[in-house]
Amino acid sequence: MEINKIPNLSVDCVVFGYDTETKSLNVLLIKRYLESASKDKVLVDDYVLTGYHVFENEALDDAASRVLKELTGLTNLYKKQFKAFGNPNRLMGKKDLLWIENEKFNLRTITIAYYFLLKTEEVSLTDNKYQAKWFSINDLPELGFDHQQIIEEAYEDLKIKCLQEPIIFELLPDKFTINEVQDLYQSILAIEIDNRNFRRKLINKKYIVPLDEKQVGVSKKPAQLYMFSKDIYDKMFQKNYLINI
Amino acid sequence: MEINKIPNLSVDCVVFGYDTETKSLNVLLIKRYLESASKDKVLVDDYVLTGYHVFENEALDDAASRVLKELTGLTNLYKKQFKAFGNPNRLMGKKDLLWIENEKFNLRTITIAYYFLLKTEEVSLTDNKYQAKWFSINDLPELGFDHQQIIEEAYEDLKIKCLQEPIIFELLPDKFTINEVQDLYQSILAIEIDNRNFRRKLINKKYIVPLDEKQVGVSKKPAQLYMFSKDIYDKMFQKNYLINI
DNA sequence: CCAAAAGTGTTGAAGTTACACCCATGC
DNA sequence: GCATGGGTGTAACTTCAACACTTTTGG
Repeated sequence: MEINKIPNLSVDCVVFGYDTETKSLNVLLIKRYLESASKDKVLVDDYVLTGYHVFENEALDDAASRVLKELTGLTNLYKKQFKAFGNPNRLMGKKDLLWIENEKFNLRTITIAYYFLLKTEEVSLTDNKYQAKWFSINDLPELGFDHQQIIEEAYEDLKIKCLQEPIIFELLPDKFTINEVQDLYQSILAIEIDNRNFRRKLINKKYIVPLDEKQVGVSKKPAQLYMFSKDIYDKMFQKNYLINI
Repeated sequence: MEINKIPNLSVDCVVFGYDTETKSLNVLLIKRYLESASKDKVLVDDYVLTGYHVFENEALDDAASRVLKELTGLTNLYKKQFKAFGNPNRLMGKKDLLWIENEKFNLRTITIAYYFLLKTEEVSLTDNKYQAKWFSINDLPELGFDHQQIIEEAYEDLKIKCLQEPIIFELLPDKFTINEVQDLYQSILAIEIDNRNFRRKLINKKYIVPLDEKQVGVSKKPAQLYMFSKDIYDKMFQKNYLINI
């Protein structure tokens, strides 16, 4: 790997993780902490997205994947480059300036923002060297740089995208129940969905395949498990040109 | 205006223009021409997107708007930042290298790509200092750098977007006929649409406002003119959460 | 047997697709 | 008066939205 980083170019990763148990759509953030030289004052103590500079000989997508692997150990996740952020004042908050002085990077840095989709429980955070932590999308902590805005725009993109492409299954375990899919849609979109209509709609899709399996270890009636078949989806997919303005 | 350009960061603009007369969706390109020092050989002779480096103290959106104004004189057009292109080898074609040697810019340049929507006839190209020219999206010339790919991705984004947001009207004159809208959709999407169904659908939208005016100067039956009311659209707009996977 | 979540059907409204002919105008 | 493009109606079908109760299971 190339060791020269491009001083004014970074990637930032909005990592969305869904927790099927708590029905919470989460974002993975890392701690930004800085004490004064004399160690008697906390100068910076907040959270930021995981991100890093792009290397001289590295593609943007590869930089994002590298950063994510570094934080979580995971590869081959759903990833989308959704926007570049590069306004001249995006790193100009008071704490940001203190931080940058310490870290020595370019005040005019452009970041290419990605979001990733995974299941919260896929990531082990014990002894994570970045003090990474999950936060509900509805209850984010104080965020450094322009990362609040980046998260908001990622979330907007996710909301639109999950209505049109089957990316929802990236956030669910391989085997899931219909009600889990419904809960997830409700978490992402912050809406209520009629269970009967939703169930019928999903079960009628040929790429939602019922398994010969039911939930185990639940204390009530165990639900039917299903899987998503990308093969079938791809095979039967055809663009629809419904003009919906 | 700040005069220091960021050497490794540019914006590129895919300018889509629709020509109502010829029913052609066009892209505006500028000439890239370079002779050998002895002027006896043409080293580079192709087309590229309009673009330029971002200045040190300039927002990305502003850079795109500046570049577009410089080329066309126009401001306040529909503009969308749709993707960043930054692969290490995106400027590494033979002709690209010759060109860059001459122009002296960074071999590893990241570009933030935008597309703009306007009417072809809004732009006057006489004596254009960049030798700008319109090309049909279906008949593009040889393109420098990775601009073929950038145009393709812009076009894909436009296809999706025009089904969901009323951006189609950015490509049409203020007063248009229903059939002009249909022709435009057909040009963009490369599909056939049933005229009766399309007409009914559009006329039923409250924000498609019939005017007390008909076409003039046509040699056959003049058609009813309509306008798009963004005010009404915004007022009645409400997100629909139709899950369409 | 009881608490909890899973699972089930019908109806009216709205939207989509398919399809062929007459009309108004300028020349 | 005729060539050209503008404009119109209906029926079958599909999809969507609204709505409440029964079933199954583990404990």
